[in-house]
Amino acid sequence: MAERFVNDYLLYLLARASSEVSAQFHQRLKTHGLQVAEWRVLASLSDGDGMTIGELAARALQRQPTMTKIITRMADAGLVERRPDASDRRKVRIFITGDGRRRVDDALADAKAHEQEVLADYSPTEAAQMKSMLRALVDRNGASPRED
Amino acid sequence: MAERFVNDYLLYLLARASSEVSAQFHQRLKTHGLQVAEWRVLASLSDGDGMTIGELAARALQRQPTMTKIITRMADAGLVERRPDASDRRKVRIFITGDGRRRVDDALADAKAHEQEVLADYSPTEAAQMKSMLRALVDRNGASPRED
DNA sequence: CTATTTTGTATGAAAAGGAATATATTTTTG
DNA sequence: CAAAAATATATTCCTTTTCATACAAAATAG
Repeated sequence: MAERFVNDYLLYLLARASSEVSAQFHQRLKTHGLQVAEWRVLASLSDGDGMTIGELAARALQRQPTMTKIITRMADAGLVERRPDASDRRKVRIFITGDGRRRVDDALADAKAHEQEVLADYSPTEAAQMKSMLRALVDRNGASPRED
Repeated sequence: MAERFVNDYLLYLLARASSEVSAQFHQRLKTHGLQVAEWRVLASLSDGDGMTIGELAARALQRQPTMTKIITRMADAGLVERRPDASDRRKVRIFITGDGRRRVDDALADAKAHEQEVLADYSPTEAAQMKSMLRALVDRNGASPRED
């Protein structure tokens, strides 16, 4: 097989690295009884409860209508709670329920452990370099409101 | 907003970097009249015509049934062609049509230009480092047959 | 060889995602 | 302030993906 273009193409390498590494963790998520979308929302909320739908969508790399639907499912499952914003009645703020919190805590610990495993192959310096490179890519390439 | 866990979490940084940078290019793809899935298949095939469905699925980071359907659509659109493998009649090999080739060539040029733009912020050394880091991640984290 | 297992692709029903747009509320403008 | 524009979320309709599984062909084991 040729592999001339694709295997040296930055966008492919990024997509593939993300995909491979994430796939490993998503296997583990099943153990915690969480779907990928649920995990992403709960992990985001664990950084700051009470985000709006729009903030969550941006954080979880989803479009707003998609997030509305994810939240509806998660609210039905009792993982999160919708609460109207007091000062702006257009906004809906999302909070983790006790049940959601219990479900995500183990997953968070597992996520940290998994990250350690992935980074175990690298020196702390290399790991820090890798992360700052990725952050630079993100910063330089726009806080695009999910054009894709 | 807290952003304590997520913004330092490797898997998130990878997903976000990939998502942001890809989103830029996917905007350009529209100009070429190609959907993202079509682009990925055609770009893969441009590296080696005649891959099987399974190889294409792995290459394009998709599941096999998804790829079967993508190929069906693309064959209907006249972009690719299914041909049975001579020596193994389970296999189906996929080839670009003249039409598909014409459609992907400009997109390939554009992809290379876009990559240059993204990498313009980096020295050649840094760019090479970034790519080899990503390749290392891919290599060490499994040729998992799309568990996810 | 034949039976069993494995591999490669396809299919069908259900779930999820996407684009466009509706609705409600707030902000801005003149 | 009233009208217009902007913002936040929800909804509708349609396409795509996923999961499970079927089906066919090849490889392997007795």
